[in-house]
Amino acid sequence: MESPDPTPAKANAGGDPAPPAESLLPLQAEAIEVFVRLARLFGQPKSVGEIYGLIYISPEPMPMDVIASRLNLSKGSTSQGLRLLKGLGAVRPIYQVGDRRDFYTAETSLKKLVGGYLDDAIIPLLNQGQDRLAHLQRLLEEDGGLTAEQRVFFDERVNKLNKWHERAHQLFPLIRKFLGTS
Amino acid sequence: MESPDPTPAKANAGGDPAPPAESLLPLQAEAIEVFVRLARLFGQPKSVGEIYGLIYISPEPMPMDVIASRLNLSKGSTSQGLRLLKGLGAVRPIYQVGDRRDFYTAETSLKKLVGGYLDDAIIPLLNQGQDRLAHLQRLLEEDGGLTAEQRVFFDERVNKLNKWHERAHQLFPLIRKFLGTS
DNA sequence: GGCTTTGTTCAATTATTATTGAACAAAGCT
DNA sequence: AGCTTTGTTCAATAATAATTGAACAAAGCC
Repeated sequence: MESPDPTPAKANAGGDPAPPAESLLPLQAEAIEVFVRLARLFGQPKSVGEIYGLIYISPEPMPMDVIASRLNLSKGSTSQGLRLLKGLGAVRPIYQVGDRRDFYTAETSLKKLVGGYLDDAIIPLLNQGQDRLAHLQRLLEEDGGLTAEQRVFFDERVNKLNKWHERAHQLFPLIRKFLGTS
Repeated sequence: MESPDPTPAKANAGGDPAPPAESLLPLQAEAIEVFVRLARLFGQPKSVGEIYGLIYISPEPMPMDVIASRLNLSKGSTSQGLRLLKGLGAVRPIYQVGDRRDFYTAETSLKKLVGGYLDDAIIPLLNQGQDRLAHLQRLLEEDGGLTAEQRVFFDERVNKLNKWHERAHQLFPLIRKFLGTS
């Protein structure tokens, strides 16, 4: 509560264990919260949401060490989080003259964000699913120990699974198209 | 630490710790795998995927105790999993004459499955998000300590968040409509 | 070359989430 | 009524996932 921030000089001289934030506006803290929830919704760790959120709601590009210290994250987490975000295309490294560090800005086009997520996280799962369904089909064809009745039932169910899969495949381009209008 | 299992009685005389299945066909085991993956994709525990998968790929409706023993799940997990699935409308209790237990069948219409998930899991999150965004907006309006430049930036970002939210709201009916054709 | 800054990797630790199992409630049966 | 079957709840435990931090690599600078 007190001791608002003694550091005039450089950083955090005392041994206080959790300097809650270096300098986040309440507005920024709240925005980061929003992204943490979003990250969880998409099955990503909290830290990834925090990192993207901070970059999104910061006027200037930031380097890794600043991100880590603003969010009280370790270098390790921050590095991994940034890698993931770069992979998704959610964050872009920016060259800053006179500074050896990589600075990052947020990609804010919904199309690109969702597109990256679909490409990198969902499509691979779908393809994996396709392989599994093929395997299932093979099992069904090979298994000689089924009664006719059983065979009819399993056939129907496996077929339905294939239909679902196909539907999902059709759905994604549609989502892209819809969000592309953003 | 050992003392594997004193029960000499009937099944499972050796100390093998995981009698893998009571009587699942390989085909069924494989199908259940598929659903476990699906469950994880949708942020649900493995056991939920197993339960739905077993019901989906079983010709006959099953009561809770049979589900638990086929999957080697505890009564507790099975009960909770079934509750969740009932809540989503993914599974339907069926009255079986001469049996006091509730039997369950799988709802296999993609429309209903996804619809239930959207209604019960996603829409509430979206609404929560809406509240948060409103709060964010309020913070932005209240905060007097911002430079004009800062205000412009934050305004733009918060606005964009609102646009995303709106897009999401528009997207869901579209998904429903698309899957409704199943 | 040696020193410093920047960033990555990964085994160990910590936090989070799922599962179990025992206690309990409800309802059928005799 | 008591006894049994069916199902739920929830605190304790186990399993899984995220985070840390220290060791390392790469590259700039002097």
